[in-house]
Amino acid sequence: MKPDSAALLCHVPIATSEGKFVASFSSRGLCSLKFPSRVGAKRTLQDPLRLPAKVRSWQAIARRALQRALAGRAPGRLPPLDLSAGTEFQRQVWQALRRIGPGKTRSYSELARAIGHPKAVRAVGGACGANPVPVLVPCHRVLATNEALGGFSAGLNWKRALLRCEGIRL
DNA sequence: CCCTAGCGGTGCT
DNA sequence: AGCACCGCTAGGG
Repeated sequence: MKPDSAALLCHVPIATSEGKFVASFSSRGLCSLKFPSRVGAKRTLQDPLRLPAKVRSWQAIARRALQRALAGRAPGRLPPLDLSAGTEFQRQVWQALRRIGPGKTRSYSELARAIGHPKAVRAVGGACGANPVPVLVPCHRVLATNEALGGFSAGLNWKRALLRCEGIRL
């Protein structure tokens, strides 16, 4: 069963060495993280002082976690994640993703087996692609069985970069 | 190498 | 209900 959705609070920028990510928060926590968009240039003009205190705190935690993750280290403490927008199956996959440590990888089929749907291999790929919080929920650590890169919704360049900064070579 | 069939979840109509 | 996608895979030229 899918929990009912929580109200969206706001979108806030998160500055990193790789550019400005955009985090979205619901009343329950971080519900989406977007990679820097070149064409975006879009103004997230949000007066930080008008953000709910809770969100400011989550933003700060998320920023530290993201910076560490992008440096190839363990992210440390995370803000609460609101993954309630996903289906039951997707949430199982995302949960399994979180158990892959930095510098480690799994194949789509290993993940499928891990969640008890051994044949739902392509569907696992679909769920990875639907991951609303990339990097912190490390969908980039999933590769094809033949050690091929597989896909990445934000572009394979990002996937390569993320793996590389964790010391994974291909 | 390339091709193909089979696979299961999701989102459209 | 049907159908067409897919971040896939194993098996066979």
